[in-house]
Amino acid sequence: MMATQAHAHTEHTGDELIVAARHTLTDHGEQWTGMRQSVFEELARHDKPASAYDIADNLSQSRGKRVAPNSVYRILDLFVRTNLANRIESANAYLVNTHPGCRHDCIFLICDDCGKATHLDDDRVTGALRAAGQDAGFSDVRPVVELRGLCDDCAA
Amino acid sequence: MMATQAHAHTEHTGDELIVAARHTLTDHGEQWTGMRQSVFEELARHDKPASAYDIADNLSQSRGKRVAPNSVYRILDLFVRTNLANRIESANAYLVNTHPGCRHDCIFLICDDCGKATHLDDDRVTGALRAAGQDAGFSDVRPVVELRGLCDDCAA
DNA sequence: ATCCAGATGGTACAAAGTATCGAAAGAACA
DNA sequence: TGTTCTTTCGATACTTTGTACCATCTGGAT
Repeated sequence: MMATQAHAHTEHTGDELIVAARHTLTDHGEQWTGMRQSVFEELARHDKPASAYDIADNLSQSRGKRVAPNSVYRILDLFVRTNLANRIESANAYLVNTHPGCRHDCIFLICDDCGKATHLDDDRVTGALRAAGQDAGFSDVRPVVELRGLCDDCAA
Repeated sequence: MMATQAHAHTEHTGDELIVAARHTLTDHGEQWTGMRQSVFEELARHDKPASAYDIADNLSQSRGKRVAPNSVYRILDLFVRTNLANRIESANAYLVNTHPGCRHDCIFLICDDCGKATHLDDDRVTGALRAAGQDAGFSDVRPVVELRGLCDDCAA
């Protein structure tokens, strides 16, 4: 998908993505429940980071029954732990991971104007960051790398 | 200060830092008011990201009069715009910039355990990030780079 | 002194995130 | 197939974080 990508990924879409996600989750010994599938599908519908509250509202609509934010947070936290989704810190929101079977330090690009987000994997850069963190005496380094800017559609 | 730093900075501390901050702010055509100095001093007292509410509470104490969060946010936003402080997205909090005269894409290190934070400047890495963003069609790229982990004090 | 712009304060509100506990739904097994 | 046990989910309340709006104050220019 991205120019700087160092290796080929299995980028999933649609039903295939759901299947891959379910597989990844059950591999972690977790259950693939109806609620979790709903949250995942809702996440996957967006190409911009979705807040827990957006998801809760939309699910309340589509399920015809109120879905409380804490339920959504619980599931999102699980998804982040199991690599089905990523949290975008600079947006207080979440993005699906389209290749859930594959761990990466992702680099996210988020448009300040339209919010659209994409990601790229550049293990050279994130590796350098991890190394720099270790040099500074930090362990278990988890890089948070988000590039805010304007996407080409929104650039004046 | 940091090993990977590519050039020497004027890292300021104490009164010298206040002077440098005032200078930077007035250079931007902004006023250095009592309130702004208080917020800046409060920020500078911390070696971990301070939330706007922490600052508001502390200033309410030290000034003997309630300081409302919105006032603090206003000033923090100004500080971020003028490079006197940085927002740490992954902590919803702020850090002083100890070399306010000098623009950088900072890389922050924040300990997940004790919260202590430091920063380093590595223009090679952040430059690579900016370039990667441009390759992906983004303009006006502002990298947000935060390394979460455990500082050597807190490592088990 | 008067006027004006910028800065601050008061209040209310919106958005994001967490804690607790009881009810329901799945898995496990006789 | 019904019972038991664990996991998930729902209800509720609350804390933290961030904004909007408008009145008041302050400091400088005329």
